[in-house]
Amino acid sequence: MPSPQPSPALGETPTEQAAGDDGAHRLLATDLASEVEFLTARARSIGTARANANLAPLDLRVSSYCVLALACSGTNPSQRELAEFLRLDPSQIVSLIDRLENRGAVRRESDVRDRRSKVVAATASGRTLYARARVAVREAEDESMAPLSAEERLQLKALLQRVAFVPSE
Amino acid sequence: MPSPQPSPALGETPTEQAAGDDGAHRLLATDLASEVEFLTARARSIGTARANANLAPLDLRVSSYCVLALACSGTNPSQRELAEFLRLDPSQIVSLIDRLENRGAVRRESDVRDRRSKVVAATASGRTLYARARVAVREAEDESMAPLSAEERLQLKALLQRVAFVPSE
DNA sequence: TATTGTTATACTCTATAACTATA
DNA sequence: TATAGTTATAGAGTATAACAATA
Repeated sequence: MPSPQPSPALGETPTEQAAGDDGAHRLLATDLASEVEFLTARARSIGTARANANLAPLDLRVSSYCVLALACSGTNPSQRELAEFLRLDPSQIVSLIDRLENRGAVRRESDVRDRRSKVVAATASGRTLYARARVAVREAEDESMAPLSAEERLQLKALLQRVAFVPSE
Repeated sequence: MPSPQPSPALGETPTEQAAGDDGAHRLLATDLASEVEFLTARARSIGTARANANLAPLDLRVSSYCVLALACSGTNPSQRELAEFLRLDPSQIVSLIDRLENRGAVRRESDVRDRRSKVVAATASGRTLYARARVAVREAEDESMAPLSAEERLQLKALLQRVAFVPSE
């Protein structure tokens, strides 16, 4: 990614109560509370925390789920492409795929046209796992997006898509 | 935060080219690319990476910037409130404030009404630092939000605010 | 010479539990 | 008994550089 420094951002520390209705609500009046940077960080923190919780029974997390989803997508992504798309370092992809491969969800196949590159493909059991994981993630999304109407959710998605994928940055 | 598990999510690995226009653009057609979970993760990854890069000359990162911003907000937040609002573990707040205090940007003042609690207040030099940091962050935001019109940015903010701060979750 | 995947390493972030001091 | 802050520690995430194989 764009920054040579490691990534701090906001964490995912759980609380018994909730993300919003705690004593810190006083801080909502702050300038920070209306900065997009902070809002996306907090939204993703809440969202991935919930998704991770839902994925835990499947022994998956958001990162491995993303890899699995792309392996199941039929696009035959290479590890390099996965790294770029998920904004992870190529070295992180290695261990992510190692673990998925060890449990038989995914296979590394060498690309016939470029033998340096390895294509990541899902196995049958990987596709089954993905089907269940997808339900778990969708449920998490439903909870996270609960404050928004169906139309607003689409609106949010559309706006985020334009920010997350800039045409020719 | 809501999840008892640590946080994976997406990273902030830099690339020379960009976040969007790389070879992995093929993956845009996948289901994953339209999941809100993934979109917020990628958007915040891009955003905080850029913000961190802009904050680097001030020896700040998004996390310390957020603490500083709240310390400058006039709301006199306690460390506990900071932790809840920023969704960080209370133990993370300690070292974050330690570093800001060591450079004279912030002070711990014990609350007169509850001597267990410590209020975090900005010093004069802390406010100067914040003023400069805010410019840096705003510039980063401008770049990250470049694909959106002014009206769309407000729209995005409003939607994110409702997701990031649920009334009584 | 440049690129893909890999390994090793170090650094940061994050979570847990235990401690103290107050309440 | 419960809570705010702190410490220590372990674990996950992240970045860097170096290497082998291939282009």
